[in-house]
Amino acid sequence: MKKKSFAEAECPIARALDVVGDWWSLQIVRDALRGVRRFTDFAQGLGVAKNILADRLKRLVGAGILQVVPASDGSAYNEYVLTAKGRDLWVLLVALRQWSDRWIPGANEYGQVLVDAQNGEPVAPLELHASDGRKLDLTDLRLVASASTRAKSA
Amino acid sequence: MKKKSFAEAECPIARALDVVGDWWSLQIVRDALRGVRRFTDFAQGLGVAKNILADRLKRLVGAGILQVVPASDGSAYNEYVLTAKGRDLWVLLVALRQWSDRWIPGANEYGQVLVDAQNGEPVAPLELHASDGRKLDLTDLRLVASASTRAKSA
DNA sequence: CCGTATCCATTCCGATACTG
DNA sequence: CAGTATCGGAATGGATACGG
Repeated sequence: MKKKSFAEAECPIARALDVVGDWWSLQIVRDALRGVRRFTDFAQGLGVAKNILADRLKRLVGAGILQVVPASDGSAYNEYVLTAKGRDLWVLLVALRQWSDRWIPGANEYGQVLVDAQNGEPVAPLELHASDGRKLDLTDLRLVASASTRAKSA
Repeated sequence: MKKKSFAEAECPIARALDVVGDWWSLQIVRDALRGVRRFTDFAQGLGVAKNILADRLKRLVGAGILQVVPASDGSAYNEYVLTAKGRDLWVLLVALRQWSDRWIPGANEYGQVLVDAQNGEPVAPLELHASDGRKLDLTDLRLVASASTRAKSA
């Protein structure tokens, strides 16, 4: 049977996973955020087979996360740069990195740390705040139908 | 050839993806955060085949994200509850949801919204702050070798 | 109700070869 | 360098059947 697609799923998390919920896509975005633009540079940095990389690049372009632009150095090939939608995934990658650093022992052998470019100090953990600025925890959250939905059903 | 594992990868993002970088794992965690504990409830909520659900549950238990506990109702079966490591993935799921709501049109047809339980107001976007409290953007970030690594190489 | 086991189709992935 | 094409093995996923 064919693999189920979450593109029609009702849950926004499932929809997002349909686009970036595989082993390679987020790593490609991670490298793109570091400035990688060329096919071969992605391939070498990731250690991924070229056919798979080609497939994922097409998929990410189709999802509006990457954009194909003419080569900056005048060569005849493509470069892949993040769109605003793609760049906005940086929050997700920071969340992944912070979770990994906290919970996967030895995951950060090379000791890479995200720092504030202004003063070189490590960044704080991601925080979720309420509309009034209070810091929220998991236990403070609830998932409800939005105003528009409630209005529609009323 | 066998599928490559990122368990030995040097990048913490790759390490994390090795655990939760597939189509189902984060959805299982999402449902677990909502209180789902039983095999059949996961299966129905996700629409996933039972064999792969069993596989993913084992994998998540092995990764220390879920924990098997005796059934709370006295029946002879297992329940799957999140560990602290698993609960801590809530930040990642919030990041996914917010990105999806922002960038995937129509992803939230049912209009579910994360709200502050205290006042019912929608939560603010996740924020990353510097050690001095300044709010940071993607352009403010740099990735450097940590202090311990620098000390070691000195 | 809770899984495990099996069958089968599809997909994924890596290696390699090939084109321009 | 930048891909495309193809092949084979492994993993994924769905359906169903089976046992506790």
